[in-house]
Amino acid sequence: MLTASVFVNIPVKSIAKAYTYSVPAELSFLEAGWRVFVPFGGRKVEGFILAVADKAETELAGIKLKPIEAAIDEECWFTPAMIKAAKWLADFYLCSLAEMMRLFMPGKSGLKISVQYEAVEEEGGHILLQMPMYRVVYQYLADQGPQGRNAIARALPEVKEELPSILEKLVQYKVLRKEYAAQKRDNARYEKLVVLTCQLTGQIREGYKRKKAQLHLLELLAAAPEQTLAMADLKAAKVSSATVRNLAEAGLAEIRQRRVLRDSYGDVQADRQRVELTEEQAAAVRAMEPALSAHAYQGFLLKGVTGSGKTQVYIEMAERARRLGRQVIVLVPEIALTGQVVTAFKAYFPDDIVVMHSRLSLAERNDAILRVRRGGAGIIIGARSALFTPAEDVGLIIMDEEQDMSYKQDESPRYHARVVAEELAHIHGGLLLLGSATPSLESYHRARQGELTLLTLTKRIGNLPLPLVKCVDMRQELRLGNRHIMSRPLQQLIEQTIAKRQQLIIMLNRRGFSTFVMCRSCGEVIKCKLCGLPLVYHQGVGGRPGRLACHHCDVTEPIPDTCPKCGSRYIKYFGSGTEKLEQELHQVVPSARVIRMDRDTTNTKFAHQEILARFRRQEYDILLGTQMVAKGHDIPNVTAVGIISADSSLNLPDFRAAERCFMLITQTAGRAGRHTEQGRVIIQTYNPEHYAVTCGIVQDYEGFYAQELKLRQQLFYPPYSRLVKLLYQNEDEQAARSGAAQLIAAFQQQFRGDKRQQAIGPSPAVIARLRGIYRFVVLIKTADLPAVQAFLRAQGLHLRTDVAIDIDPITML
DNA sequence: AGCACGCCGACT
DNA sequence: GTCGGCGTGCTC
Repeated sequence: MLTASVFVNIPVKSIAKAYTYSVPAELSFLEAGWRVFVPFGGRKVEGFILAVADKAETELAGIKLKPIEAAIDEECWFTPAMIKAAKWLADFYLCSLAEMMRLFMPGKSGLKISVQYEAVEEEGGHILLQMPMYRVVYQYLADQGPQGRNAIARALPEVKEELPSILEKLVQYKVLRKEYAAQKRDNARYEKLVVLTCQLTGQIREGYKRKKAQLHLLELLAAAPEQTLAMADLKAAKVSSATVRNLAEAGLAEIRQRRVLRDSYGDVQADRQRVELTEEQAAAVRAMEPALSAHAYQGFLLKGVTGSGKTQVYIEMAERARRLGRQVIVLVPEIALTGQVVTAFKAYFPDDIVVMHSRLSLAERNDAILRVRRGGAGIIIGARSALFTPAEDVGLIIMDEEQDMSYKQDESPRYHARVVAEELAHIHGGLLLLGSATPSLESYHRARQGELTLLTLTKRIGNLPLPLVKCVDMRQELRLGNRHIMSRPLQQLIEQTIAKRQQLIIMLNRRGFSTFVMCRSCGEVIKCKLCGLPLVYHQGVGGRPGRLACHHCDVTEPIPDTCPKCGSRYIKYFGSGTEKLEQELHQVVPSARVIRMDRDTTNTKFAHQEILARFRRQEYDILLGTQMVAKGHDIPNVTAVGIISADSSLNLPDFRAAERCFMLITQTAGRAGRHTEQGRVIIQTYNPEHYAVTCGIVQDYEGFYAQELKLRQQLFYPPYSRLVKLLYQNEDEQAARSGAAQLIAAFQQQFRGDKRQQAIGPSPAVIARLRGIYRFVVLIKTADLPAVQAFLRAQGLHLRTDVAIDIDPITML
């Protein structure tokens, strides 16, 4: 008797365990990794087989085993590597295995399960059916066969209102049966093919002498590769479908269907230019090569200044991995940047690329997966979700811009792509290559500790000069009477650049805007008197004025009219976004043609590319936008860059504030003048003397790193600790707060006196109340993450629905 | 998450 | 007396 251990695909913590089912004889081919359809608590759901065993018993602890209903796919879905990775990750992130496993599927579920109602024949005379409404429904189902509720409602509008209760009652009295129907959600596309099924002999030709059209078709087919032509091509060749049908009926040809795999980025074309590697690039490749063929994990950090040719190193390594027959995953931080990388790779691997990201339709994703499975493509390029493509043997995982915060998923399961990539590389015995001009402090620290092998590219290709970066003190600007968002030097730079018919990028860091209150005269940010963290602006409700709140101490105070430090009246909470800036640009430089790129203007799949393409074609002078304008792309005619408020992130209550600010400045500055002329960059700031700004301006990573690291060590932040954020949610404010407080007490009990195990809080979350639910945060800092994970599991926190666990959170509150 | 089972108020 | 409200608990 075969039994299977099955995890049901329901993302609920309380049923996050394996259930045992019996495997019926006709499904004896099932093994670990198959997706199946199983009965579960009175309904039918999707499940994943984790293991199959041959056991004597048909019951388990007195429960009679239910049989697996059916297999969902024609083949096993999860590879052993995928299951292994999902298990490890579920363990690490304290989430359910099903939650992790569904990341490895194109949709959240492989099935669409719908309920249908079926008439039970022998109950046709039931007493309930004497009522007309009941009889009508029963009769309809008896005539039409099983139907869904919506279909019934559409066909019988007269019973619409009562339908739910009618159906329920009829089911209760067993006059109707509930049927769970499962539709596959693969949206496969097929093309029709015509295949010649005989040898075209002279005898046949003779027989078709009088049927000119069919003979013509026969000749075409005989000449075609594999004697096969697509129906669509025949239509173009003016062969009518009647001709094809006649030939098929005569038995000489056959019409077949073949699944078509859509290639969403198939149209991207690129020219290959053989590039001679620089000595540094070649050295990096040489250092990595042995690990690739050794089939053993090794991690590398490639630190290369902007323009030093990291991409070429990626391509060289990918080529080597492919030559060994191993697959490659290339990760970019945002979907918008896939296009850029795809173009670069297409030049070398025109037909070997598949693009994977969450903006693809379900059908496109299915096709992409199938191309990888069938060996049609070996290089997977995409954002985070590309990691979960079912690949047999991943030899190389490249993570470009590894410091980028968008590699962290901010909804459950809250994984970081770097952690997933590293684990996958371990499982496959592959190579992990993290690339960045400005590595995250965590990765750089690990490299210095020897956990990752550090490779550096210090020279820019063609010895291009770094852009000329100038810093504008906005406090000074105000003193000179300029109350615009844009400083005078920036206005000048815009005018000069446009006059030269060159282009600019202007970046506005919206993050942090409108949340803190600052004096525009002296740069003072209003801070909490108790803990010194910036106070956060909260909008007034119902006509009451807004207030400032500290999220650590839970105190609020009114917004002052004047600056507590210098008494200036120019105190302001920042409310300006890209739209407002766009208006101001129109006033200041009326002739400039401005295009905006931010979350609002880039909703569709190709919106980014479209905007960038139009900007590249010089239909606009200025590209104005948020963070995303700072990333990746390389537009020749851009010679100047302006950063409106480079340091607004410095004022966020977040230990990564300085790191964010530094990365932003170096990245954005890197967009200017990558070709002929030296680029010019203007950075507007209220903190010109902050080390994140001073180091950013001269692109001094080492200097920044040293100072920031010192601070992190003092305050016991990553990379010296790891963080775990617990979010307690409850309708009752006291319950939420005391739940969090209890955990802290238990934590302190457990790790009594250990300075390297700290639990801070409870403090109200950034969104302290969401839809009537109060939210409190506990922040754990630990030098021993496994111990904390074990503690949380022992506390049963991973099973609680009112607590969200975030390992390595990106924000603290 | 759903869905059954179960225990109390409004109506035929 | 039944219908049906949604609180509690389980799902191989």
